Amino acid sequence: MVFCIRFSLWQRNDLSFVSNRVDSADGATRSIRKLTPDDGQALKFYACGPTVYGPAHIGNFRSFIVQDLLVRVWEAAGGKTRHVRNLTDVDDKTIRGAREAKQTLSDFTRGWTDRFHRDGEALGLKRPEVEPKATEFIPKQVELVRRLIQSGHAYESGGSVYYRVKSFARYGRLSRLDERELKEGASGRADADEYAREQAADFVLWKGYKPEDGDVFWESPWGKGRPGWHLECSAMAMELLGETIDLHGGGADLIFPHHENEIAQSEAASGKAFVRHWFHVSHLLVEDRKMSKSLGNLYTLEDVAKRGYEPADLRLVLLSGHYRQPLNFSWDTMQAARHGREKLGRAHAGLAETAGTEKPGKEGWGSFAPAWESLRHDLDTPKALGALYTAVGELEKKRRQGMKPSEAAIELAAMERILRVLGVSPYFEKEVEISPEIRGLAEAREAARKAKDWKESDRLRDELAKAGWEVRDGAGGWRLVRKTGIA
RNA sequence: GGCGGGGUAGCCAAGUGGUAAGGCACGGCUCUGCAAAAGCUGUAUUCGUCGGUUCGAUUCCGACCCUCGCCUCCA
Repeated sequence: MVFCIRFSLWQRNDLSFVSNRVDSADGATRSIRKLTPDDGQALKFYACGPTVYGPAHIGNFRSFIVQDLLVRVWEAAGGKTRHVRNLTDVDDKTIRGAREAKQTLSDFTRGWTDRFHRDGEALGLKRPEVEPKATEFIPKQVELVRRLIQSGHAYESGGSVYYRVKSFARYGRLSRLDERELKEGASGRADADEYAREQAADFVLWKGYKPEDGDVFWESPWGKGRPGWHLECSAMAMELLGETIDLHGGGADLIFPHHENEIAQSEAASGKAFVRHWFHVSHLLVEDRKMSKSLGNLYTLEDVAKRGYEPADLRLVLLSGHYRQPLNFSWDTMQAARHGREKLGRAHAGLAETAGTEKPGKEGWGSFAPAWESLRHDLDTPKALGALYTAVGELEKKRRQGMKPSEAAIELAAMERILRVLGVSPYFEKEVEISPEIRGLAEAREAARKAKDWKESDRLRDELAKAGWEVRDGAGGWRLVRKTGIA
């Protein structure tokens, strides 16, 4: 097993002139490669989904949004997709969470699954074709373990079954860790299980039952127990997509051990290459740190709403950096995203006005072609967003100087098309309910203005500002806009 | 310690061997009772540091500094 060390940097292949080509970085070969479906039909894409034991945080959503973008770009390029994203609904955290909530495991995970779906929908995540749950594929997982034992890649010990890392020569290739380092890494975290392992690097495929598991267990040839974390993805991916899948993705922290272990399990069982193309999304940082509960910098969609932002603002922020690069989140960048969306909304409205009833002749990218080109080359969202704003600015200028309705119609359709691929909606003002008190203040201010009592008018505006509302006077009278950024 | 990312204006973030996209924020002007919105406009002699190659480097090479992540909980 020789891994070519010379790939110290990502290699860029030549851009194809085929208009529907989509390129993406491959984590295994560290190169930008054309994305292809092996069977020439649909792209078989397996993504590691959430563990449903609590609300997903904005970092989790970065991964899912980038996965969603990949699907959208692929499909906009004319491709078809078989997108599978699992739900991990049994593991230490879900079992503990259910016990603490005094709920059954399935009730507990169903609640968090619903929440994940609601949040995902708010963020514009398209639902994958299949969302398999680990608990629905227990027999397939048991079967996979049995095959691995038969072929000598796994062994039973003390009611659990472990993967014999030594038996798989390619182990560590994806994450570029060699066996010696793995042993050292394991040394600090001795678990009772570890005494049952032949080698510290071996990982558990099937966990023997422990009293704290309560009523969470399944019968198996090795007694009561439950599957290990890595097993579900191998079993479900191979069952639903076949033994070799085109694309497999997830957060960068899954490279080791999760994806490494998936490869070992799957390839040892099937004898075939498990994944043709790896796709890893770098982490979202908050205040330059990885998010964690202990640092108090872990945000959910609920926190975003509390500050007066919309999920779409977050989506734009999460797309503002390249997916292979760490992205630093801050509320300032959320504000920038909101303003960006307002600008897009105004540009959209302007084009719609100029276009009138005119319809575009045929589908095209118009001025947004550079943005599209950036997207299909390894999902270069920062470049694409730059191109998007540039195009919007130029079109606004052109429109003021006189643009034909037919041209506006074409550009409007193109703009909607690129926004659809990004999954980013412009910000449009909408009617919201306001309390009678607030309305009273606004009306009193208007009365003061009419009477040219500027002092009183300004005082009322300050009062409204304190309550979180911004007054904007326009030709048609006053409007109130919810202020953002308030915790 | 091993492996892998980063260091570009106040913030976010592109980019190229030939002289720094875009967004936010900020300043000026127009407009406005004042604001907001909109328009016009200004804002990095400089791309972590030090060397080297070159007519020319932020972009290539070398060394160094700082920082983040992974090394069996983790998107």
